[in-house]
Amino acid sequence: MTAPWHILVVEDDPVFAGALATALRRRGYRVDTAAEAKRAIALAVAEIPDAAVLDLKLGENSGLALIQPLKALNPTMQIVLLTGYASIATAVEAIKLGATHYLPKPADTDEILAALGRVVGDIEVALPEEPMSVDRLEWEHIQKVLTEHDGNISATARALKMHRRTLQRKLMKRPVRE
Amino acid sequence: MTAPWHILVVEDDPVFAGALATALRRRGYRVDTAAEAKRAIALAVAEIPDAAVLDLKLGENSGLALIQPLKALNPTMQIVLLTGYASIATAVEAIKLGATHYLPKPADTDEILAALGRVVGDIEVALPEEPMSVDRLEWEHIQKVLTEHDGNISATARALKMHRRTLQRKLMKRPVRE
DNA sequence: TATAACCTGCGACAATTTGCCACAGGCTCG
DNA sequence: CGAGCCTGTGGCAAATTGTCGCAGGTTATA
Repeated sequence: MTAPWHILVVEDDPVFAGALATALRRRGYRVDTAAEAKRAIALAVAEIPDAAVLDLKLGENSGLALIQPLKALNPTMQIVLLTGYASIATAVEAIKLGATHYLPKPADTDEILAALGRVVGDIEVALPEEPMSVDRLEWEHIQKVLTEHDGNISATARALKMHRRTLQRKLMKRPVRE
Repeated sequence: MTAPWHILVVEDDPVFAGALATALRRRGYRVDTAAEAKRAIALAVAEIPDAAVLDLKLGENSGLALIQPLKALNPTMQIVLLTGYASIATAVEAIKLGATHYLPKPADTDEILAALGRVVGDIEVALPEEPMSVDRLEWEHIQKVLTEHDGNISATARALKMHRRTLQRKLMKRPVRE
């Protein structure tokens, strides 16, 4: 790792994109963000990145479609797919298309970096990161789905295939400190 | 396919193995079955197969360990992993090791055959429009951490701040289907 | 404006799932 | 061999869930 890595983040949720970009910059990476495919390609052509973090669900289209164009620009580019709508089918497809790794959200910044760095086997990234506890993971996921449903508890419980009563009880409890 | 393909089925459930073998033979393939890794390799060396169907969970060891030896015998061998304990983490691993495809059980014979013949990008993968249920998310997370710890249950339980006994019980259960 | 269709909070109780302790056996390292 | 770790299991008490039911609030609409 001579110069600081240049990482391209393609993600259509501006809040998450911003948070991720900030977290990455704080760690010394140069980061560009794009909210959709066309702009992502334009940025990548302008300055070819060393790595990319792609959201699977970019509005209409799929982040999968970006893998090959990006790989064509730089065959050693490390690409991680990140998504709140993970599935085995898309994971298989992503890896076959050349992605380095595939992570279901929520994933924290260090996990993402570890995924990018793992195959390169570089010295930079500290692998031994503590994973989120299941409680914390559950809490984050519930919060995300809850906001997607505008705070509607019944709808959220249905989407999560969880009993409304149980969801209510979980929400009443502490936001899980660690 | 000109000559009838020779398919190796490695599966430790004799009932399922028998059913799959019969179904494949009925379709004109030549099939060998093995219940465990050692025998699978012996059969493969005796007559190098064109394709293999591996169970991910072969008693003690993992079907993942068979991928590379088989590929070494015949680099064009098509390998499909099949498992009742599917997770994104192991799917990613399998594909990286060279598997052609990865299917959660139950998968019917035609699906398996389709997977063996499949080429990258030849079918559209549907993007899931529902987020994962909390149970499913938990399963995926556990599997991810477990593979990061090379299958060490005690270490995984510690990392997850979860009781080892509890983790064991969760692992024995089936992953959540949706 | 009455009505149906949802949502929410909450009590109660049974069914499950955890947290914990303990023990036995397997494996590896020095 | 002994120390240290890992794993599978049994048994219980404690905690969490799954279910029902009910009262009261909102919202869309005929």
